[in-house]
Amino acid sequence: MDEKREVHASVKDERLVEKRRNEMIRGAVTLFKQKGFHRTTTREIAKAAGFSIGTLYEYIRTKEDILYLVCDSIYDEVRLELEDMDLERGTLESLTLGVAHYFQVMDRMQDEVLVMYQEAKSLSKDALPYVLKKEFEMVAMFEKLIQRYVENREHQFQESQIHLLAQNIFVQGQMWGFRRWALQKKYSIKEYTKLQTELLLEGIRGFENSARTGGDR
Amino acid sequence: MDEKREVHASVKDERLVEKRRNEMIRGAVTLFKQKGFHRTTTREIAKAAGFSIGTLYEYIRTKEDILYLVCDSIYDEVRLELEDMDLERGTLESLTLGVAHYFQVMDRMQDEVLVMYQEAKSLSKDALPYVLKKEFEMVAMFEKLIQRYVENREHQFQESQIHLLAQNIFVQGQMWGFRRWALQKKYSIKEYTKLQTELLLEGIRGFENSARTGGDR
Amino acid sequence: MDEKREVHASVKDERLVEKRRNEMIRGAVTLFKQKGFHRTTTREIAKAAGFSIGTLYEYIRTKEDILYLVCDSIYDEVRLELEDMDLERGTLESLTLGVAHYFQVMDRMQDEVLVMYQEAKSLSKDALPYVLKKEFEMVAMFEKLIQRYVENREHQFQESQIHLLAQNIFVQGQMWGFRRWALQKKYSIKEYTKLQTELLLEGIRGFENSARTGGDR
Amino acid sequence: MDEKREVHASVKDERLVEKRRNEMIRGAVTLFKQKGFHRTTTREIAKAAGFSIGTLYEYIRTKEDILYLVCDSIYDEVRLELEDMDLERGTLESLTLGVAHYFQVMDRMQDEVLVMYQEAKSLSKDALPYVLKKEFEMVAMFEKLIQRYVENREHQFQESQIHLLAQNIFVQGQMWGFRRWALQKKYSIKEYTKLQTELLLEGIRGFENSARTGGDR
DNA sequence: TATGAATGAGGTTTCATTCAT
DNA sequence: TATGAATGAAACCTCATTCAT
Repeated sequence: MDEKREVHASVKDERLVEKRRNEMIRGAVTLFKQKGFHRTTTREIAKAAGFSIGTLYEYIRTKEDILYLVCDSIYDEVRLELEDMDLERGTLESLTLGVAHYFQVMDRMQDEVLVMYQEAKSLSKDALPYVLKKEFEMVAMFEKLIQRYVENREHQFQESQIHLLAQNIFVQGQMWGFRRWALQKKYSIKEYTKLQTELLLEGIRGFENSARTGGDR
Repeated sequence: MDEKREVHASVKDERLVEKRRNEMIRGAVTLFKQKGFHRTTTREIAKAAGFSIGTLYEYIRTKEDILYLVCDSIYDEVRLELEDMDLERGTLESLTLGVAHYFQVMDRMQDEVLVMYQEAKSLSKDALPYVLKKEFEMVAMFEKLIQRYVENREHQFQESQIHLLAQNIFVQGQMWGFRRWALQKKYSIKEYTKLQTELLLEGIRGFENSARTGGDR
Repeated sequence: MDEKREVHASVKDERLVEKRRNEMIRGAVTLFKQKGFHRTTTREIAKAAGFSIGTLYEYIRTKEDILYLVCDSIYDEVRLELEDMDLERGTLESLTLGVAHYFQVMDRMQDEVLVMYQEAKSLSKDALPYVLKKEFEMVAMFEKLIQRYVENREHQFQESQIHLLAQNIFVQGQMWGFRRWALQKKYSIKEYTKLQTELLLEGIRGFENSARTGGDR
Repeated sequence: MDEKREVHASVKDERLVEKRRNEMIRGAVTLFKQKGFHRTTTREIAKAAGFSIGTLYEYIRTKEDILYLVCDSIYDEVRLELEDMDLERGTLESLTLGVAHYFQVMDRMQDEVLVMYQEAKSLSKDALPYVLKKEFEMVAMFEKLIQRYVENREHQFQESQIHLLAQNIFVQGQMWGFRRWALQKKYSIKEYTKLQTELLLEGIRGFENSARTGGDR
């Protein structure tokens, strides 16, 4: 479930690799937030991580590896946070709680998400799929959440409908971060969550009706 | 309505400045699409524009100026396209047509929008507001579109509700481009438009109801 | 007759390219003589050539290009020197003069030849053939010199015999430079030339005899 | 007869030093053959030798030490091979056998010889004399071989003549390796040996005659 | 106004060597 | 004695910008 792209390290001690990479990622994220990937130098990353440039390169092969590690770790963290989301029950409560929880995580990690959003395109053709896969899996969680809810209400949606609702939730979570200048002046995260949730539920209700009445109006 | 940030040019002939800058922008957009802002060199831009590096610098002061010009011109183009949107009538038709038209433009200009999306953060603190202002104005168009529609139906929404609906429309248009790998496999632009419009209308209906019943359910 | 491997230059003015490259080569040869190719930095070369590192890279693409240009120019210089060698007459005099002249050039250019000798292996697989070709052509000159001489004496050598004699001459010229520590203590270039020429002529005589008597003794 | 330059080792056990250094040399030669001294890293050498970089540096002080050890060991091996050459008898047979044997060794060890040839100049001023001395001693063997042969034939050569013949033999042996691309396409080692031997004998005969007739012709 | 050669700061990466364990 | 993680000087090369023509 968690296939990673191999990033070569010269150092053999796996535990150490993990530790150093975490230091590296923490430093890199801070810098990427401030200046973006391209304007951040490897030397700065090494310094922020607390070791020398030589040491940095014992744990990665290229600067782009760092970007990959950063993106990967951000997704891992988000996923870890969402791990206890209740995908099965399918109640209204589990749906709204799931969305609220996701939005909260997006609020807390908005800097990280922003980084990923803007820099992911700098990933090599090689690394991109691994990151996209994680996105895909997260969207799939929302699909399931919706699917169960709808089933519980004894409805049947087309896959394309569920998929779109899930995509919308996913992007609306990220929006909160990457359009903060527009949204966070007007709403608290709570308000934002409430409104978007309302819209989501209306959307579902609408799809239910259009299914019953047999389509277009 | 169309305040521009001054970009210094050594050349005095305004007509010429305009012409050269357009050549520049066209070349730059092509390159930015392929390789992003940072991986594109000024020399490449000059070449793509059809003049020498020296000439390029007669019309701008820094590389970042080019990015600003590009972003600015993309927004101008989008705005120009949406100019004849009917914001006043407030019918269901004018609403759905407006959204559909916007989505179509986003479909046609998805590369440009993607560029802007990913590179705007490289704009200087100085230039950013000018670009954000244009975004803001576009969102305002959708707000008006919705506002009129709702008024026509003799409803009264809170500003925060309208604002959110407008933001959603705006982002859903961009999504089509920046999440193309996820969306364009599953939907045609027509299907996508139809589904999102359905959700939008359900959302509006929902807000109407909650206004009438006086709030939370 | 003088196919060159293209070395890319950003600068377009061919005359300038030629001029700057010559400055570059002169500087590089001096440095390579002292410290070898690998221990010489591109910055040192730029400095020795009298321009900045940036300018250096306007005229080449990689450090290895410099090595190629150096090797190529050394061979060109040697060849230019040997241009008026009389390959046709086939007299004893033209043979001995030819060899003597070659040895003299090798004496004068011993540093350059030494450089080429020791560094040529650092040329890329790509560039090597171009350099070897020039060597090959020089050996061919000696083959012709010998061939004509032998013909004049109404003899017929096997190609393998002529080839070996030519290779020996060629290497003995280079030896004078790359084994200087052993040879130049004991001989002046004149003595060295005289002795090697004597051996060459004896060798030819010997091959003539073995041809007449029909081979092995 | 076999003075070595001290190469410092931290490890005291002489037997171990010898063993480790041999492993090191074997690994290094393989690598130097492929990529040359400068392009081979100390880490690669350590790995090829079967121990860690830390251990490597217990047995040498600098990378250049390895080059010295390699050169030294190659010469030792050549010398060992030539040990049973019959320098005393002075017959035609012992002369031709001696040369043939040397050429055979050069054929077998051509890679090693090539390495030495191209990298020896990277030895420090400090180490070079030790290596040159060994070369010198080998040339001296050929001098003796020729000297005895000439004496047997009741001739008296000048030292400069003998020295040159010996240098020629020595270099012609190495040529076989370092000009392999030119020679090994045309000759087998047997043919090459036969031809060069013929030339050598003619040279000797020529010197005998010129001695008898008293000089230049 | 147009050109393009020149500049050099600064980027990423390598690798010989050290030293604590 | 053996290990291998850590170091940082220094290598190669790029590219935004300038300026003489």
